[in-house]
This record gives sequence, structure tokens and C-alpha cells, in this order.
Amino acid sequence: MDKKEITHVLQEIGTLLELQGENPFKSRAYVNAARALELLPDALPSLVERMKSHQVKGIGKALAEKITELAATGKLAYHEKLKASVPAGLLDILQVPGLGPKKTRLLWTQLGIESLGELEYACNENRLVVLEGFGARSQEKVLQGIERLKRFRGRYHLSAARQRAAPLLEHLARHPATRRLSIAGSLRRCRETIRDLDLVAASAAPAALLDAFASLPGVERVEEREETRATVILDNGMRAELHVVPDAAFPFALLALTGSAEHTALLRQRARARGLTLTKDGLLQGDRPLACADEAAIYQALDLAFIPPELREDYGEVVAAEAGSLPRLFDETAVRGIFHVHTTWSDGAAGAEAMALRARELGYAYLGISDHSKSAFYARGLDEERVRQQAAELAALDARLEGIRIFRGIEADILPDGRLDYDDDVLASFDFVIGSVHSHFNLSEGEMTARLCRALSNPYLTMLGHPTGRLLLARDPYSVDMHAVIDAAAEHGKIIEINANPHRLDLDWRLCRYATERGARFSINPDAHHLDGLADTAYGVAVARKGWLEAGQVVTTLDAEEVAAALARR
DNA sequence: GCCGTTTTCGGCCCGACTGTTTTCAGTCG
Repeated sequence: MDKKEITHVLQEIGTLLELQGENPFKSRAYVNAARALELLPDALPSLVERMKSHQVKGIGKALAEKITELAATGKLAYHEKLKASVPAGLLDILQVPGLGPKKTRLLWTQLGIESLGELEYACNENRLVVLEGFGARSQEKVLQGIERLKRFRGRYHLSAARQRAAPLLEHLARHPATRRLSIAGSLRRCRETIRDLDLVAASAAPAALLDAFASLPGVERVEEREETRATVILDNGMRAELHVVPDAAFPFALLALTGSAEHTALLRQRARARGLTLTKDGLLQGDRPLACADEAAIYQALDLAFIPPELREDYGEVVAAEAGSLPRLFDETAVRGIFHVHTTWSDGAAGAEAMALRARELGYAYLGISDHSKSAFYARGLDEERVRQQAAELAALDARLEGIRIFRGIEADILPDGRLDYDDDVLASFDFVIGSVHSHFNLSEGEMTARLCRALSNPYLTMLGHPTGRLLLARDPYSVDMHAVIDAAAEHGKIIEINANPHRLDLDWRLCRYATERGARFSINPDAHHLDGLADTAYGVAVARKGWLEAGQVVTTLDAEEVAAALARR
């Protein structure tokens, strides 16, 4: 059992204890221990040794024993016992906004509710209103929350989908019966959330390949099996479908299965206008099939430039492909540096030096550190004194490290009235300032728009962080007039963040083209809170591609000298 | 369950918001 799995168990114990009505501080001790574990860079064996000799703050005798048991056996009797005493459905109920452990426990003990389905039923029967602390409004909110959860159920973040698809592709690619292989569907188009995985293979032996697919690691069961197609359910509940076609049909199947449905409908119309018929099996002129070696050849047959999968959303890409005005998309290799990285100074899990070394390893030329500001006390935001201390540390680090330049920034809270979280003299001391909203999400649209626009007019602000505040599959964006915000950013020459954390992907790609028209510039920021978070930059590149951005619009494609000059001009 | 000590118990992070109350508990970030 690795560290991540152990921290997950500890967190779940904390939740279960709360549901049981245990002392909340006891429950928090488990959550604290999970965090302490996360923050420690050590590998597991040396960690266990340090815990046993009481060297880890937040992990005492009892927790050290439990963690040792987990690390050694992969199980914990105490955890199993707790799980058995609390209905599993209560953990689902905790996902409903407004329902925490206390209220969930009340629902359980007073009304006998043990699952989301029972909760929905009870709401419809108007049974919540009699409970202490509940009323008609909260019952209505609970119902809305359940609706939202249902809507999201069965969807996954882009990152999760990529992680599950990669090993499937790897195994199938090695199979001798595979001639060509590709991911398709919304994952190939890099949509921000994905329902299921679609794979296409070219092979002369479909049965053999489908057999192999059904028995890949991580496949829990086969849901459907036909001659050329199989659907399986993976062990996390995700659905994956493999289509096997003859090699000549591969480009057509790939195109059709990649979609979007709207995009392929446009292509079929276009074919028809040329006396051709485009299907998932081929391109026909009357009865005569026209051979196409790859997707590009199909587009060519329709007098179109090749349209990258990310753009196939019926957002004007066919018109642009006809006019030869598709954007010149860039890939990860064009990104030269990174902004928006947290460290242990606030809520990050790694120190600045470790982050810098990892960034250098990944080939980046500069790293912009930006911890939280003082209002973000839940994230150990920096007061003015700690800002000074960190400044000294980062200056020394920058002087010491070869091959990577450190920029010293801050992620300053945008206060409800649109001011930033420090006085001007402190703001002026940073190389760059990211302004972000972390509280007071529920302002009216007018107030929130004014708040962001005022922040954008602040001369010390460099860029606007996660502009809409959304958390994919969890929290809707706050209400804000993003067109007005983009206008303000363009007017004041501020950079708009493309937050590359796969839970955010914010700015939304749908707004990128409007921002481009207004002349806005962008920065692809991983918002990394641990070492592996730096690699999230890839998801930001996916958003940029989907938003038709070219390298020239993205400041992190500049080299260190150029970006330093741009920051200095601020 | 952890920690620290004025050392074996008492406190454990803060503030805003919401919907319920009629002075506050629970949730959230």
C-alpha cells in the first residue's frame, strides 16, 4: 500500500468517526495525520521508522501503529470495523452540498436514511422538514444537490480518463494482431470531463484482439461482446469500448468515433454536396469506395485542411479549414516555463527547491512560485513578515540553482470589494501577482463582475487566476459576466490564467476565442501543490489547443529573458 | 487521537455564510 492509499484510508476514518458522532478532535487527528504524511517527502519504509520513534508531528503512538499495520498488510482492522458500523451510502450523502457529518448523522439516526436514493425519497415525502436544523429551503437544496450529483455520476476528469486509457492502449499496441490503434471519442478531443473511453483498432483478427481486451488488467467485467466490438467495465466503474475494423476502414472509423457528432454531421453534409457519401466505414462515390490512408486524406478529399481532434466541436472549424485559417496549434514542447506553484510556505506539499528541481528536470527554464496570501488562512497564507522571509529564501535559491530561474510571486486573494490582499508596497515587491477569488463565491453577478474588473484595474496585478472558480464535477462557476471580465483584462493588459489543474481547466476553452478577439494574453499555470502537479501543465496545453490559441498568445512560451522583461514592464 | 506542559489534562485554526432560529449550529473554504 503506497502513501496515497494510506492517506486516503486515514481521511476516510476521520469521516467515519464524525458520522459516528465521535469527538470531532479525534476525527481531525486522523485528517491531520493524513496531511502530515502527505507533506513528508520520505519513502514509506523510512517514514515508518521515523513515526515509530515519535519524530513526526501529528502522528503519535496510536496512529503510528495503525499506519504501520496499513503499510505492512494493506489493511487495517480498525478501519474495517468502522466501515462495517456505518452504512456506505452515508459517504455518498456527504457529497450533497450543505450536508456535513452532523446533518448526515441526523438523517441516519432520526430518519433511518442510509443512501442517496432513500434521501431523495424522503425529500419528496417532505420528511426532512421536521428534523431540527432542517426546513423547507434546506430540503429543496438537498433535492437540487442530489440532482446535480446524478448529473455528474459516471463522468470523469480528463486526467482520470487519460490515466486509465494509457495502460489499455499500451497493452493493445503490443498485441500481435494490432495493426493500428488510437484513442477516440471525447478523450481524443480533450474534453474536460469524459464519460467513457472509446478505442479503435485496425486488425485482421478482431476476435483475438477483443479477447485480449476483455482480459486486460483493470478490466472488471465484459458488458457487451459482438464480432467487432466489446464494451468492458473497469474496476473504477469506467466504461471502455474497443472497436476493431479492417485496416482500410480505420481512418473512417477513427473519424466517426472521435466525433463530435456535430462535427461529423458537417463533414457528411459536405461530402453529400460533392456527390460523396461519408460513413464510419468509408467514403463512397456512387458505389465506388475512395481509399484514404489516414484522417488527413479524408479531410483532403473534402477540400479541407486537416482539423486536429481538439477542434472538432462545430465551433467554426470547418469554415476555417476551408479558408485555410485554422490556428497553428502548439504542444507541450513549446512551453518554456511555469507560473502558479505552491510550496510548504502555504498549502503546498513540497518545498521551493524540490519544486524547482522537478521543474528543471521536466525541461522548464523558469518557475514562478506563488503561495497564498494572508486572507487564505485555511491554506496558511503568508502575512507580510512571512512574505519577507520567503523572499529571502527564494532569492538565495535563485542564486544557487543553475539552469532554472525563480520568479517570486504571490497568489493574492481578491477581496469581496475587488482589492488585493496586501498594501501596494508589498504587492510591488513581487515579480508577479496572481489575483484569485477564494471566498465569497455567492455575490450577485453584478457584484462579482465588478469585483474582478476592479482587481484587473490594479496596476500591481499580473494575471487573473482561475477566472470562474469552477471545480469540474463538483462546483459550478460563480455567477460572473466573463465577457466583461475578459474585456477588462484586455483593456488593462492583464494576463488570463488557463488553470491547468484537471479539476479546474479554467478559463474554459469556449471563452478562449472571445478573449483572443479582444487581444488578451494567457498563461498556462498548473496551480501545482505537489511535485507531480507540475505535469498538469499538459492539461492546460490541451485547453489552449481546444481554445484555438497559438504560441504567441501564451506568455509561458516565452524564454526566461523575454518573460522577465514582460513582467518588469507590468 | 495528539500535544505540551504552569507535565497526565485541557485545548485543539478562523471567519463568513446559510438557514434555521430568536441567539445559533453546521457547513465550507
